[in-house]
Amino acid sequence: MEGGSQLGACLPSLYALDPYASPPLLAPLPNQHKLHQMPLVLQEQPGNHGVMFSSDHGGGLYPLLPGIPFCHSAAACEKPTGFAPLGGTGEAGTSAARAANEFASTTTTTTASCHGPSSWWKGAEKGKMKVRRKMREPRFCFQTRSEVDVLDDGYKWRKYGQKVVKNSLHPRSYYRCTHSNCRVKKRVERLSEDCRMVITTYEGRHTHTPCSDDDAAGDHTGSCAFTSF
DNA sequence: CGACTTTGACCCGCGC
DNA sequence: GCGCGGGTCAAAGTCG
Repeated sequence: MEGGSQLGACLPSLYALDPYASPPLLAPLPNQHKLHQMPLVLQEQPGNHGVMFSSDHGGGLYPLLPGIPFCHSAAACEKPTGFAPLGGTGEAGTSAARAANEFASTTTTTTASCHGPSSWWKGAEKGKMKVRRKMREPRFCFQTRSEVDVLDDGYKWRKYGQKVVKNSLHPRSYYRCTHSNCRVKKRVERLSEDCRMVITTYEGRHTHTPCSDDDAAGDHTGSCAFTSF
């Protein structure tokens, strides 16, 4: 079990780290509704906090907020380098980008298809696997330079699969939130070009707060500092 | 002993 | 229609 143990060490206390809280923080995004049509590129911003997103099509630059990165102090996380709502097409040339592209291909059809807390994949009959595949949760990916594969986002994750992906030197790991009734998944892979770069992709929305993870039966009203936005 | 990880197999979507 | 590749399942193994 890798997640959830270093919360205090890694996270600034003032920021909610629910990755799904992040897209609004990228505002203003004048072309956000068109992100799925625009190739996004990551740009290092010397003196700034790592990375901004930009579009090849004049969509402007979208700075990452300093608080969003997972780790500020832990040596394991040197620098957060990217964030992408997966409606974009991802950076070019990497397996992660391909993954992002792939996600983007489904995201536009799925954000409106969020289902309730009832199981959408496990309860599906075999013959309805198409439904299972089509109905995607909203997804976002983070690109982080980190020594560790699994960034501590305050949630508790259980690994349920690992897969060697084509054109990538590193296997992709699949995690599911261990919280009951929470169907959030994430996948983690390293860039083959730079093994220090970790791409973390979240799928779905947490039905609980990070700190309530230890108290799964507790209330979900967000009584601690890590409330989701 | 329960929770978690590992790993091979299976299924589906998609490109050719 | 076929094959490839990604995503998930589930049994077995590991760990605390």
